[in-house]
Amino acid sequence: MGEIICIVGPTASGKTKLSIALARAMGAEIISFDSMQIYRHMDIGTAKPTPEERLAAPHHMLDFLDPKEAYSVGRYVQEADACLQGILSRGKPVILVGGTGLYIDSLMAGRSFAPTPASGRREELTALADAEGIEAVLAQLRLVDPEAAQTLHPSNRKRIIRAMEVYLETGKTITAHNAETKALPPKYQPLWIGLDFEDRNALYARINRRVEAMFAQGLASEVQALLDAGVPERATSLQAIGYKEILAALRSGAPAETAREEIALRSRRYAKRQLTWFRRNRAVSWLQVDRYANFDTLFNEIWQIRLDSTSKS
RNA sequence: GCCUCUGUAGCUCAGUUGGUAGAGCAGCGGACUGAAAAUCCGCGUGUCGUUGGUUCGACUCCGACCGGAGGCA
Repeated sequence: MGEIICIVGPTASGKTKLSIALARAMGAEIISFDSMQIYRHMDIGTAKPTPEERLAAPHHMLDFLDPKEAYSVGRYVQEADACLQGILSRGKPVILVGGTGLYIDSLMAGRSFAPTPASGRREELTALADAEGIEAVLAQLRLVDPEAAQTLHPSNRKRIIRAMEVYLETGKTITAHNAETKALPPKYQPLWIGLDFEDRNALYARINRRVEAMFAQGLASEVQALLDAGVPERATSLQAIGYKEILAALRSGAPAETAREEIALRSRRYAKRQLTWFRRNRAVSWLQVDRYANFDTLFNEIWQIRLDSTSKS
């Protein structure tokens, strides 16, 4: 099987730069696993690789979806896997890079998601929760999937609705589905490279700087353009960090600039959640970016890890 | 120089008649299986400015000193 490298880590840790350097050195193609960089016309706020950077290697799963459209993990796995197979069959190595843990884990595990018709069930359940409280949905769930009902925290509305939806749609409980997919051997076993910082404040400083740069590059007008194009405020794309905060500012009549602090704050928390997610993956080789004098020494270290791993297998 | 106020968590502050302290924000940790940049859960992290004194016991009372703010000169 061809070589696969996954680059994980929090936002603003330098994943994109690393992916491009590696792709160049290996003659690889790049597949993104980022739930927001999939959207077109959202370049600044999602920190997509620039057109120049994209010249270094073919990029996939990036910049292809209309911001009005919704997306899902299931669709991602399907499309990204086809992409991955395509590259491997051409005999080229693949570099996966991104920040959406659920996407990459599902892809590497090869989780199968039963196709479900768009039935409006979710809307029905949401309406029920609105009208009678989430307890009503939880009570239903308790009858069919007591384990999930027990495990899910009553405040976690979204997950409770989802669990019930899965049962109604597929006739199988989410508990059973999870158990089945967990039992399957992983489909791919890539080399996992994780970027982190010894000093959390160093990461946060980078995040703050990035947010400022985004404003300087015109994040506010990017958001405005989406609104002008008729993207509904409820669209998944507009839930992205940087977009929803500016939206809130504009709605309250404040200038977009006032959202800066809030965006930096939400980005820091996002970075922390990403670290929590990726840290539980024991296969990741972590590198503390701030321990390296410059990018080249970091890159050389990673190159060495790669050589060690390929010689073993 | 004198007078008044003030100093408690990273920040803004609360703290009963003396019994070694608690809120918000920030932060930290965790969960996560077709919305995931979403959603949710958990956790006070402290030389109470310093130093003497009174007291069985001081963040609380008294003195001195240090640092802030204001007032009078």
